[in-house]
Amino acid sequence: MRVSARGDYAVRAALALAARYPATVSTQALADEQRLPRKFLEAVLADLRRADVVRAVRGCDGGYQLTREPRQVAVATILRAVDGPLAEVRGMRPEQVTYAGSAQHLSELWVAARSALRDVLDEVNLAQLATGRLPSRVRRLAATPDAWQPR
Amino acid sequence: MRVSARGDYAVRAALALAARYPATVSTQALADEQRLPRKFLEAVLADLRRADVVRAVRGCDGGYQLTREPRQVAVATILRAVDGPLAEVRGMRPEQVTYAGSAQHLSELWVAARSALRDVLDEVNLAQLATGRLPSRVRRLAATPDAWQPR
DNA sequence: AACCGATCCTACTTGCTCGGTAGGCATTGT
DNA sequence: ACAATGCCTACCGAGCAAGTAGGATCGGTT
Repeated sequence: MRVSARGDYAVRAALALAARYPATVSTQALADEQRLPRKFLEAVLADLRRADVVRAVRGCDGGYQLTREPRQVAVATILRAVDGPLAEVRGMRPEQVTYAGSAQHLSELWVAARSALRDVLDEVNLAQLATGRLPSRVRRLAATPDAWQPR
Repeated sequence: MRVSARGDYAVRAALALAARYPATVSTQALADEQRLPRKFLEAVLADLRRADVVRAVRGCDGGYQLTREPRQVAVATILRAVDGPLAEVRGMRPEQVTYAGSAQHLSELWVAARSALRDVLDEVNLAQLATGRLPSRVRRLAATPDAWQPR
């Protein structure tokens, strides 16, 4: 799983919007709060707008606001909007790659891995993430003995 | 999760080696069986050798062989050898990124997602994958209703 | 000693993506 | 009119991904 700067910034901006929901917040304010490069963040927010995650308000006192309640927005939705599909194999969807011979069952593994990812990222929403009250299954994953150890 | 061509090829080559374990197989034979570009595969196998997943035999009738039994080799080991860590956020390990303000709990989510990935990729080995007898938890993940549907 | 099939090493190419910057136009409340 | 904001296009430098090319080296066979 590779979360790009775009993905990271997008989630952080969305969290900042969730914290002030349903207020409208300017790019500058979001950039300041999360210490993000303003111009780059602009491009990221444009992605979120095209994905209908946020709505833009132009003109003086403009900015962005979530199009729906924080708890209605899954983190996966945000990541997909800016980084594309959660899982890809050689640039293709896991279910689209096919294998021959001894690799026959490989796509089943890719699909399972994607499914595991979805079970985390599609199930956590902005409200939970903002308050830190993650679903118990997710909390358990992060609490396993060496979950915080690199491998 | 982004599996590159390197990662895909590496797992397929390893599976082909597992199928013939403990025989020595040439790059050419591996490339033929899985239809991979030979020269590129050479570079991938070099990675696996440096990670001590395979051993190279030089000279006539040379090739590669697994350094241990197929069931002792996790898929994650192969992916890490050629693609680096399973999960990265902005080029860093999930446990290394820190956040302020409304994004405070974000690293917990990244760690949970990585943990979920590990629970699949670190638990499946070449023997299971070659025979298709995946662990029941993994099989269940791939069998959930819309696991094979794109989102 | 010669040969042949194999790995190994270095270099190169081509195209794409990533992260970010710059400038200016369009919109809107005051 | 003005100022603050979003919107759009273009650009840049660095790095990476996916190969390709050519040859050096090794080692068993003849």
